[in-house]
Amino acid sequence: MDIFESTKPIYLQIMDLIKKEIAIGKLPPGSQMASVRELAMKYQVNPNTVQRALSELEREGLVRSDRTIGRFVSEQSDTVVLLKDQLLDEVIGEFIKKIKELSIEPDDVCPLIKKYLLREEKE
Amino acid sequence: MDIFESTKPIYLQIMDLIKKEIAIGKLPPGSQMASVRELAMKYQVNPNTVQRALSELEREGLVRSDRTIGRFVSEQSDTVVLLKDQLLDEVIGEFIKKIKELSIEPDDVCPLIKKYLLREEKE
DNA sequence: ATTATTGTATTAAGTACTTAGTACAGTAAT
DNA sequence: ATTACTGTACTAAGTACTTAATACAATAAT
Repeated sequence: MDIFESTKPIYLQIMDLIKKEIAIGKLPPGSQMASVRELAMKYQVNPNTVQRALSELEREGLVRSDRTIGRFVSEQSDTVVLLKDQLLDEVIGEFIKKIKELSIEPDDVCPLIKKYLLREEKE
Repeated sequence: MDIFESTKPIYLQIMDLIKKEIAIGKLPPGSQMASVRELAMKYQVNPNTVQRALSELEREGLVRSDRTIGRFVSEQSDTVVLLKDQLLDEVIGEFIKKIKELSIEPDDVCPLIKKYLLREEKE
């Protein structure tokens, strides 16, 4: 399914993917997730790697597991509700940080983005 | 000096740091760089790790080395001239990609950035 | 000549991540 | 009862990255 970047541990990349699906509502609160083995097939990785990603997400309170039934997105955790805002904040924060490192004023960045999007449209 | 993220190989992070310094003119074309051992001290890593980063940068044509004199930023390579634009393009491209993954319209992103910057000012 | 510094090369060890393979207890469906 | 599915646990092996510890030839300064 997905091809992962080699510079970042796969289990972290799987965590990111699942977080996004929860954040945008593709995996609604309380819904059942695919099993460890199904996800391993989907992502073309070892089940242990998926298990590692899901354990971490569980530790963060985003998912829970009924040992023999399956695994579910957390029902009403504040973490889930605020997840999209958190992720968006992280993305913008890292972006601004990188922009500053290129000695570009953050206030100048919107025109640059617009230029990028225009160029992207033409292709 | 710097603390590196544990999720990405240090030699790649060092490459990024040096690229930025070249891009913003802190390391001008033709200028001599700090030695492998000095950089290892500065970054608090093993000289081998610095050597690895510099070898890669050399492979990309950004730096060159006179074996017993030292290492220098490439003089007039087109790569150096275009570096800042390339890095900026990468940063914006990755940002837009992540924004889309959060199911946010790229056209809606500038107001979000402005909101972020206003919030940042107050702290 | 001696000394210090340069980039580079090598070997050995340790750590983190990933995979492969196997196993077990509990649940659901038949 | 049997079968198939859950999450979980464990060991062994391979790979990539990092560190440590040397070593060498060539240059510059003394």
